[in-house]
Amino acid sequence: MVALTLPDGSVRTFERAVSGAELAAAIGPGLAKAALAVKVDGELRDLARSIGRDAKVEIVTAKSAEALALIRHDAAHALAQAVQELYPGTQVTFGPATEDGFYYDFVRPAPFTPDDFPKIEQRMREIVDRNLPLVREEWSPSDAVEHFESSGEAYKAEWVREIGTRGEAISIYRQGEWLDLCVGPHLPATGKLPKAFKLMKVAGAYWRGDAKNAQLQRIYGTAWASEADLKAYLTRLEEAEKRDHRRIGREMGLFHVQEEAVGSVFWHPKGWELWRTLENFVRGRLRASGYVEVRTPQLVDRKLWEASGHWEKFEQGMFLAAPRSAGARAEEGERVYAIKPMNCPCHVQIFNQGLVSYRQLPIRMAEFGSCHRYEPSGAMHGIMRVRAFTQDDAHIFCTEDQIVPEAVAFCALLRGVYRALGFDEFIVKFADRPPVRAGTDETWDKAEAALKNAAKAAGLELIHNPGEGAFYGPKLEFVLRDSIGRDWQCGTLQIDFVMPERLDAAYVGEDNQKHRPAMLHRAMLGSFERFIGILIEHYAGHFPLWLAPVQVAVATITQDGDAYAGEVARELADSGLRVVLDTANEKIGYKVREHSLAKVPVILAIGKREAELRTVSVRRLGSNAQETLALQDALARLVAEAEIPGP
RNA sequence: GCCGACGUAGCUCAGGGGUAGAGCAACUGAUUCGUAAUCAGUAGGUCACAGGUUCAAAUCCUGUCGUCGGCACCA
Repeated sequence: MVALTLPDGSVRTFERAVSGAELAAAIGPGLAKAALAVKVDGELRDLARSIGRDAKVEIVTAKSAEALALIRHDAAHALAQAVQELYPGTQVTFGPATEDGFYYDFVRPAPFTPDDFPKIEQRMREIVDRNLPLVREEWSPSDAVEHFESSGEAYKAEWVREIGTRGEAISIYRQGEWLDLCVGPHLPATGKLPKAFKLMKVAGAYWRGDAKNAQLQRIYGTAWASEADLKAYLTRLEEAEKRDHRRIGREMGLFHVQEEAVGSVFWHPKGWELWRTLENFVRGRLRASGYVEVRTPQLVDRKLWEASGHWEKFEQGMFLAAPRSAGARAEEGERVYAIKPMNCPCHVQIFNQGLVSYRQLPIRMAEFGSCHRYEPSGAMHGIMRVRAFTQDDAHIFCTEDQIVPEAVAFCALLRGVYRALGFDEFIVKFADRPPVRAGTDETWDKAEAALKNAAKAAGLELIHNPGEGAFYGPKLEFVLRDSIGRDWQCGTLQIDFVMPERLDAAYVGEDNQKHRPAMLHRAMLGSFERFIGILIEHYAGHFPLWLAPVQVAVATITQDGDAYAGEVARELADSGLRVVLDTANEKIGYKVREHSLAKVPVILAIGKREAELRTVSVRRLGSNAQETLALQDALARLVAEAEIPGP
């Protein structure tokens, strides 16, 4: 007897083990037809596998949350089969479902191009029409290796060899003539795969994610339960593209980049206005949180980077500089400067001037530090990943006892800053010790424990990010998402016992002995460039009034209003608002459109009536409602709204 | 750095061996208008850069630079 409990609480009993398909059929013919897989005690399984014990079960249909992953995984298999049918000799490797689609990695001497997509998609549809049953088989590792080697699938054979050593049977899924090594689960037949899929792009990808390995050709696709869902997804992508910071940055005249300064940003007046507003906002929060601000050199002798350990690890990523009269040869013993790639060694130099007493700790030393790193060419992306950037960096020098309260305070500060900037949600990752690192295991144990405790005390939910810590210490990574779903690390909190040791930082303790301080590296925005990019996409350029580079446009309706409009603009500007005056010879409709496209939050229209009554007609971005206010009322309201949000 | 695509007017794009194109923007003039495009005219280009093939190259080939999408990297 097998008793199966359904989601509604009802129990079905069977004389013998039944498959998911039989269970669905027993419940009803409609469900039998719609069934895609079955969930047994939370585990997703093929419909054909038998359930031999009492369990909680749930039939998965296209409406289930789990269905999409199944559909996408099946789409990957259909893609692989289609490609192998169309391009004989192509090897298959891996093809998983992803967040909104799937991909499959192939090995083939000739490149795939997007021109191949229609043909491949057509063949995938044919495979769906064939309605091939997906059959799971278990093979011995040796049979599997033999099969893949004889069919020229070197990568699959390598993989089977590796998992074969674990002594498990090899799970093979067969669809018609075609088969693939795969743990499943899968849909019962290719005919269950909705045709709502589309191939999206080709890209290179390294075998097993390692740049030392061969590069494979990856074909990305997206797949959905219905045509409508697919269409909605494609529309979403189009919408996201309109939020792209590169596009909005140009449209709003915020910044540009050009060939002569790859990886650096030319900030235009409006973009720089935004930057300064953001910087002053952060500065205010730092001051309120007991930070001091410093400024350290751009060019620093390589000796300091050797001492800090950065030279050894990041030499290739540093820009060097030497005066032309002395340098260019950079012979042994000559002074070579690195343009600073980070601020921490310099902050330690400030800490090291004079003797620090434990009574002075913690010292929270902040710098809006301009750094340069030679980022790999392929890593560059708009203003989000650049070679010249400015961090809202700070280092907290403290005793070990102060680590947890300082870390907790930082998390609270960061949460407040993010909230004020419109980010109520963010991801926090906990990155622990990397394989190559400085410091003893004991030190790392201590640092990791401290960081975890702090995050816990701050009530943060952590996602484990194993082996991704900095070489000197573990970190918390605060991650924001861009408009097209890419994650960007912005904030960070890192505990470091290594740098103070290497650079010989010390304070005098209560016991009159010298001690090493702990050092917390922390940033909230990360880099201004990246954060402004994220901010632009987050708001799609429609900034709240306090952040907007241009806050108010004063636009005249006819020339009769020019004098008064000038007065209005001057008065607003005198009150600290960022104003443009538009007395151009155009219709008001044209001006409204122009300033709306420029994403100016407030338009004040000035006509004859306003000039006579000393009022303004207020129009907000995103609304076509108008409100007529006395100039002084409007001014007071706007000034209040434009205030930088305090802690 | 690796794989692929792309680079034509300020922007968005067409043209794919035989005189360099459109819309928007810009400029000039007319128009004085009430909340997302007034009308007319004018000007604007070493077709990324460098070589090569050809009677002839924006167009075909090679290289370089850059951008874009991934991968790898990210102190």
